[in-house]
Amino acid sequence: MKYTKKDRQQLLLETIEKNPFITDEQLASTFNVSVQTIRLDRMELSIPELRVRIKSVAAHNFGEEVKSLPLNEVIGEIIDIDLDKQAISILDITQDHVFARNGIARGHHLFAQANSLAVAVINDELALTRKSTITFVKPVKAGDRIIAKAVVLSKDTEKNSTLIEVTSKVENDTVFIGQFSMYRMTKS
Amino acid sequence: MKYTKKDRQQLLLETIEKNPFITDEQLASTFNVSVQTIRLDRMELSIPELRVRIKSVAAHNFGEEVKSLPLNEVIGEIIDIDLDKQAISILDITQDHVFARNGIARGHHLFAQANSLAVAVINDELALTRKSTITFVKPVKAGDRIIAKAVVLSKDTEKNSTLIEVTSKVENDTVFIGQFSMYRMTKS
DNA sequence: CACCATTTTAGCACTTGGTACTAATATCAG
DNA sequence: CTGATATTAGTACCAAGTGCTAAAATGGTG
Repeated sequence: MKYTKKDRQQLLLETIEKNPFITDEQLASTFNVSVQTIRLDRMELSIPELRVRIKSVAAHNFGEEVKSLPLNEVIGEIIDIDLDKQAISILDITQDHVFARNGIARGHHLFAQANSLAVAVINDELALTRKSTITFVKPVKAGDRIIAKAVVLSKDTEKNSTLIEVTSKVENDTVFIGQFSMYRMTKS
Repeated sequence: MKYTKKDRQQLLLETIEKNPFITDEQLASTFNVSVQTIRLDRMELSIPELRVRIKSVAAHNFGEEVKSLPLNEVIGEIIDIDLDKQAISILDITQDHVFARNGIARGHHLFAQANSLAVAVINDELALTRKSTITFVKPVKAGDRIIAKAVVLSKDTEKNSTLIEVTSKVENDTVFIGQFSMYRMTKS
């Protein structure tokens, strides 16, 4: 039982999205069509070939370097950073982040984004959170895109301490506010 | 001025470590040797070819992405619960929870465990965190087992508000203290 | 210096997972 | 039945290799 061209192409998209490591040959056999058909499909959908796909997956991790911290440890995607001054990150809330019951995001995701950003904005080998006061202003739902902005308020070089305020918004509505007192580890 | 075989191979290791996306041809020209020499070097050092290297970087990347998702459930294992009074949970800290740089657990994992527990202890349809003040008392390392205890301090039925204190310990050392002001969603 | 081992280079056939292109065949709709 | 669309087949070619053989170049030792 073969799919229509449209259905197949839709499935193809999803399949490759789910597993970018699949070859045309494997795709051909799972869809019971010839390799050439798969190639045509990929062209129409402008899906690159296996190696390019793999490379782009690999490059994602390698290409963008945030100086203060390896990217994979940061929750949310940092889109702007001015070390020791301010930083902005984006986190898209999906079904995975919310309570099944009411679709409201669990608090620790907002905290994780804000805390990650507070760590990242500090221009140092490594920073640890010492104290924090946070307020969940408004519930966040699945589908929302949280934009968190961290601002360095003050630095106390004596105490190796830095005060940061993170404000997270969804479409200009403030949903979260957190003050973070960070400890700087100024060693090499 | 050519390097000795040993020096070249050492540099080769570092170069590929730094940039796994480099071809043998490029390597050959940077070290002023033939492509074949590079191949021999790679064999002796058992460094895989470009495509395999890229693929492993990508696979690692892809795996991480999956790994970062299990945040949707309760963080930590609840081992004792007395609804509306107190609850205890355990979280084992692994390499995945810590900063690669110094092996110290990222703060949001401690917060997530405490926050999850605060939500769970409330005997209600669902609870949301409203405000929270937290203190990271002592760094937690990979291999540590965090035992978090949540105690309900007070209930204000008028305001649908509950105050909870969570104390997390590693072998009787307090590592984290958090006060959580929770909002109760009475029936929907 | 000569000799032998190590190191380096060269060349060829073959592999994967493709691209680019041409051409033939199926399938379906009006 | 005729066209258009969709599918399959086949060829030449590419990148970045592996595997293998063989010839040079280099280097240290007696």
